Amino acid sequence: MSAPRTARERVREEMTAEILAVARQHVAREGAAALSLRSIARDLEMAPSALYRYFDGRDALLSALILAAYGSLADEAERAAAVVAPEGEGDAARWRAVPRALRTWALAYPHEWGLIFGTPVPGYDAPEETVEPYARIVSALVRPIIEAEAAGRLQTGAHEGAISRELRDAVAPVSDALFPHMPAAKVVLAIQAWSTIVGVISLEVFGHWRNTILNPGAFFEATIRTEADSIGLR
Amino acid sequence: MSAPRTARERVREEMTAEILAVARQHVAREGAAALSLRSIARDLEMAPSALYRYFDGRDALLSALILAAYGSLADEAERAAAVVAPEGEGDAARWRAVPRALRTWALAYPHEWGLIFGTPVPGYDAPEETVEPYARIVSALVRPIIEAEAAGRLQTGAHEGAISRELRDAVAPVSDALFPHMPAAKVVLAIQAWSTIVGVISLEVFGHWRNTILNPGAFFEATIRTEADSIGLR
DNA sequence: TGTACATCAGTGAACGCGCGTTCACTGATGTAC
DNA sequence: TGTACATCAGTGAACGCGCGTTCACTGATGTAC
Repeated sequence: MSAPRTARERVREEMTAEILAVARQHVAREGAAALSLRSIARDLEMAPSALYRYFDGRDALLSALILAAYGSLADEAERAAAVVAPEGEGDAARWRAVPRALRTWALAYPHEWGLIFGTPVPGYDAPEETVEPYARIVSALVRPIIEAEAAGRLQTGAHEGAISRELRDAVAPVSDALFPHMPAAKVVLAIQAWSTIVGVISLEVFGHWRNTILNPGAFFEATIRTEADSIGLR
Repeated sequence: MSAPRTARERVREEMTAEILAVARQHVAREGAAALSLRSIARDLEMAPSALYRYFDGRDALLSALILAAYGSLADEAERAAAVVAPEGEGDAARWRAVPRALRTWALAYPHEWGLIFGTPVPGYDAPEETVEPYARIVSALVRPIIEAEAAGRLQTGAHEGAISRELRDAVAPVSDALFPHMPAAKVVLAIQAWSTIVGVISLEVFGHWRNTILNPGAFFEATIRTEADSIGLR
């Protein structure tokens, strides 16, 4: 929080950032599984053992990397959600800025996207601290919906009839944490939209659109339009 | 195709299958990145070099594994699509059997799901032969839609107005290969449904529903109902 | 049916490699008085 | 301001490890005549 006092502390912060930056490049080039302390040390022209002054070992570095990815994506999502809507822009248009930011980030940092939404690294549990940034991402996506609802501008969709008690219970944690006072049917639709967004981006980033969708950007735009519509944003 | 003639050939086939089975277990236990010829050989109580009689090396084995995963999932999807609808069952109910089969398979073989839809193994290109099983999967999902359309039972949804030329072009390969004679708007909806299904399953399989969705099965059922509806299946 | 030769599965030793981590050390930076 | 000591970044050698792959070999199975 406060500015670092001594020169030593300042250098330490810079060094830590530099190590993370190099590690990030390595993940981007060869994937998380190939992340190696020795190769990072080589890039930094220092002894491998020196890295232990900054991280407890390989796993700790990987944790820091995953956390940084979550944080970076969350920042991006919040930035997109915080943009003030220009005069006359609808709720839907405002909302779409958030998934669009997620996709842009994913294309810029595909391997980091993989760290978050891809195959979990085996034998390695995501640190508990990912909960907070993950919540920030989802919150950013949800904020425009809540604001539209609060202003009474959220439409009721066609398929939003009764919802089974089972389904209501299934999504209860989301209702409680993010959508108090929102009908359960809306919550379900929002989670479905979230799934669609993650699905579309992952399919694109992980290479499944090859020879299938010639213009992923256009398809993505159409998809988030559909989703905004089904949620009831105008 | 034809039965193996000599004892040698018979044994070779059994041995190949056994190696693949063990390799599959290892992927399931430790992930694809940790796949090691030596550890497989250890499990089979044979020399590591003996594996070279069956596979050209580690990469070839991994390719075979990925291919097998694709094939297994495609078989499952086709089986679900081929089930004859009971008297009076609607198109939607028939269609839902396919995504349900995909999810069941994914939960049974989470690491294989990861091989197909997770982070691509770095520095390794998926073999060209995955195109065929991938097409089989998508075809299975599409067949009920086409049949409903051919029978004139496919509804026209609310949001299916004009579609931009750009979007039509973007999905042209899918239209041509899978959906001749189908309006482009439907094709877009079908690909969106596909994205949603992959997204929901991946989020569940990769552990993102933890503390979020308490009953993933119920949520999945609701999701594929919504999707069937938006495509226009009844 | 019997023999000579070819094919092929599997062995076991060896190679060179890069890895994570430990450890005793040096020398520079920071702190207390 | 100056000195004695503590803290800490970084070094370099060493450890033990498991890995993919090669290679010359043995012995069993299959084939041609």
